[in-house]
Amino acid sequence: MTTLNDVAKLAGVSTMTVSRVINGSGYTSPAAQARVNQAIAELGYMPNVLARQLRSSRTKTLGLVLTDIANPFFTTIARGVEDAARAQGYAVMFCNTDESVDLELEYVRVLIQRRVDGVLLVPAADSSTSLDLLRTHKLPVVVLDRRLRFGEADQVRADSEGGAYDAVRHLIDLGHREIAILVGPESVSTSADRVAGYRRAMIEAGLDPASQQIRFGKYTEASGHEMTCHLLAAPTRPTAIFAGNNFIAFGAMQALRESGLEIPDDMSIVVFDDLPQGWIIPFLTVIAQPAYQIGKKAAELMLERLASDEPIEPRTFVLRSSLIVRRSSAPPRSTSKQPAPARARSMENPA
Amino acid sequence: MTTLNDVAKLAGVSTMTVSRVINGSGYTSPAAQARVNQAIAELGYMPNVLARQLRSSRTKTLGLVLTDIANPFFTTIARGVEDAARAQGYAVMFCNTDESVDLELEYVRVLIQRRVDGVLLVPAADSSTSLDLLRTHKLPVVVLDRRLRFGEADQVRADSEGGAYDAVRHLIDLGHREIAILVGPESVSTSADRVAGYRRAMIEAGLDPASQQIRFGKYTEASGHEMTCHLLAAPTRPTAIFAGNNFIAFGAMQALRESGLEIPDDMSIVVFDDLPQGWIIPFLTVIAQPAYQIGKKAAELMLERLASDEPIEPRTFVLRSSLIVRRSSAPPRSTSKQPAPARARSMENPA
DNA sequence: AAGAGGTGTGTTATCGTTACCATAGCATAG
DNA sequence: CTATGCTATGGTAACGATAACACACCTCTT
Repeated sequence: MTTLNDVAKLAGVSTMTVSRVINGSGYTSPAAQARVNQAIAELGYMPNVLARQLRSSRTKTLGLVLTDIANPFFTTIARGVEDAARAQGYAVMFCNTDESVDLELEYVRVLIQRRVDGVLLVPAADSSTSLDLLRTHKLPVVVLDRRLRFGEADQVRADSEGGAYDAVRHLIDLGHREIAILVGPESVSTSADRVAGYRRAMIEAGLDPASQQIRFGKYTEASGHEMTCHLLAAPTRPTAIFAGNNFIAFGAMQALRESGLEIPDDMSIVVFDDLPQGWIIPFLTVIAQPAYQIGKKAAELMLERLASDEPIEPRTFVLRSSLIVRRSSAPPRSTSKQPAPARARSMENPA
Repeated sequence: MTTLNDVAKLAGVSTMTVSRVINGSGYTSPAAQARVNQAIAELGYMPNVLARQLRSSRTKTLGLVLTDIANPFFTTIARGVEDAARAQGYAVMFCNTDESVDLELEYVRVLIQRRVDGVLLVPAADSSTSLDLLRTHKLPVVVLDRRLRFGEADQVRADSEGGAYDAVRHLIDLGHREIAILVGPESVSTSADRVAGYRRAMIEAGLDPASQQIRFGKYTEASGHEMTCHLLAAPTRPTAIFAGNNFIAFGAMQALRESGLEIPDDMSIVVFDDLPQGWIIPFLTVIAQPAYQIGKKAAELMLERLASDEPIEPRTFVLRSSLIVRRSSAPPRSTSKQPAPARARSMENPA
């Protein structure tokens, strides 16, 4: 491996001059620059980032800890993060925790040991020891997607409560009265918030609280399948399902198919989370989250904090989600009520 | 930041002893180990990986350069790579080139500068200057998914030619005679190989070479859409389409829908590449590639090479792909021929 | 003419760790 | 009793880069 020193010798200057030419820092004469660049080209020199980082104690690297990298919602977030980071010369290390607190902690350790400049985190659970660890090592943190009980870090997420409200309200407007909600773990803030939005819409519509059907599970297809099977077996079968994320929706759809139920004729479905275009025949009515924007905003907050000399107060951004009405939601089959017009904010691919 | 030295002072030993305790290298007494571990816990010490890597000139990190991280085929490969790497204590840096040769080169530069121990590469084009660069820097390389003109690196890929042959043969057995193939760029080996398999099947069936309909484009939805539109506008419309990857298939399906054509009644579709289960109502007849295995095998070859003292001759592994018959392929509507029984190797979710 | 300030370059001292060599105690072998 | 080898530890010198300081040479001011 050729080093700065090799280049310096060949160019007949000191290593510092070479360093200055490469980094564009300090003064260098055009003559020196020319000779250095010549030598670099000749030797095919590539700087050793490790040494640079060790000396300067800055890695220009961010850690991004996600709970499920197979979920397009999170890959889209990752893209937003990466684009924003790369625009300022930062690299991103991706870590996938599969919703495991232990794995999360392990990855945070790795990130600290690799001396990343900051960590963007989707916490697997609310009471996070990872956050404590990060704090003791004085690493700046931005929390994505999920709410934090104690607001000691920057936070960026979509409006789960409002989005859920819109979704359920849409179903109510279509004439549904028996609406079930299937979400992830109760300990994850998005679940709680989506249930809160559901409750608000149900109560506001004057529906009997006893008609609320709320099920907590996991944000996985298997869990969605299971919860739906339970729903269908229950005495009062709902006419509409609000799925807490896209995987739950897939599981639900699978269960409905197995039971020979048609969407939306026998059961309406609304989903929190959109999918990238084109993956599926546009079919599902969804609450679309600005995933890319969440990632981008989070990275920008972090970079701003890293660039600033003075300490910055923790900030929280809650981005709007939007209802997109497609073909998986319709008035219930056996309703005599006149469905009110849908209060959709946007329409896409109307059937 | 606490350092080895801080730990050493607190434990009352030399830094080397601390280093040895941490790495389990050399001799250390139980007494020393206890005091060192005590001191580490007390200080919350975390090793500086940067310094370690600089000193040992090994990063225990692999670079993985992919052409499209949004494609589940490649994310599955990535999982295989990561699992195999992590099993041996290696980390993975992911890079996404979007099929751009320039981006690929840029990322390879980054990987070299970060001193990764080896690079796993899906080359964006056949004549790859990135490979030259990697070779001059003496970095071991494994090429994934695509064939290399010059065999100077380890290679792991699925059998594109054989898979394509099986796909087309399946269509022919169903009674199709006018079969079109839509693939990616001609310069990418998978395109060429899939066309070769198509040709072999067509010729073997004794079909007029003039009936071959081959279109090169890109491995994207937009390109699949465009190519299909051209197909439909042509004088001799095919009765079946063989899509070179899943994105091309999505574009094709979109185009068919726009033209009011039903699958498989008006047009059969077979696709190279499977999707993760559950994303779509199992519908598409596909050639499933062992994506996870490709990634795993590639990482294992790399790790083996890194662990070995003696040089290893370049090796090539071609993994079998398998036909999975689902509902998107059926006999052509207006054929009078008796369809031969499908030569499917496996059946899944038969309609 | 003397100081001020910009320009260009070099020297030295680290960043935090491990490679390498040295040393010292003690047991066993011959 | 010396030789050999194992155990346990420490000292020193890098790894390849940059920060900080020093210095020399200009060109302007005043």
